[in-house]
Amino acid sequence: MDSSPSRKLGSNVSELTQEIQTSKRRKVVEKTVVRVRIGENAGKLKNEGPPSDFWSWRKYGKKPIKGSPHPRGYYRCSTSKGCSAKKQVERCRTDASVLIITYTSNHNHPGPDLHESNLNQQSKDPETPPTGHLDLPTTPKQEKPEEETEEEEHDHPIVPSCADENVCQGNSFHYLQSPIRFSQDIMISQDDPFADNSEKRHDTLGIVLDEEPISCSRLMPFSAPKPEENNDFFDELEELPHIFVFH
DNA sequence: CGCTTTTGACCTGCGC
DNA sequence: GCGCAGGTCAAAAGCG
Repeated sequence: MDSSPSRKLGSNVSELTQEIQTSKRRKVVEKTVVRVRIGENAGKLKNEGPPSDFWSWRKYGKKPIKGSPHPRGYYRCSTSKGCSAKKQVERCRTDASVLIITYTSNHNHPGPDLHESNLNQQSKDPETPPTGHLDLPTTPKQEKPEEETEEEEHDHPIVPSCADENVCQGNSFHYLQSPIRFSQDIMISQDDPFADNSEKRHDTLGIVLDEEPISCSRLMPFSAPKPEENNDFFDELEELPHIFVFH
């Protein structure tokens, strides 16, 4: 039920994060890889938070990956019954503080209503930075302590990519897979995180993470469409109401 | 009671 | 064709 790759790659926006990944062991699959740095919390936190996005994910499998000390968790979207959206969560084998979330397939349903939650979040978290507009209300389910201690995401919401938004447009509605709070540790990779040169890549990312407070525009691929800029990102946000159909 | 997580088994794809 | 490894299924157990 996944949409065909060709359908998904219709827009330039997706190029940054949407990748047609030729897996060594699997057919060509489209994946959105997101790296999330969980920093020193890695391996310590037990209740840091849900997987990030506002969708509800249900774990349906776990597998040790050859060459990696950390198992990979398989999640399926439970927000909607027929949703085929999936994601794989694992730790970077070279740096346990980095989570690699790979999104596959797409949500075939609109996202949950964030309106109220957002309002609450904002009122509750005055410290939330301007870019925090996308604060994601974690669903009760997500609030559930994910104490995998090893492979779960912990505290940072993930920003997959607007690539899927395109997909959605290709379908019948708009949505953002995870319009979340932007944390300074979010990274979106367009490359195979497990490429042979993963270490090099990580080094590069590390530089960004360590030396830059990472701005949203930097992290969000969809902030790029228009060179004009800074407002772009917010422009995108302004579209959220349409995407989520606030009541 | 309903939903999620856990975990072993099974299935499938790819490389040799 | 075989073996390996990733991905998925499904039953059991746990939790709110």
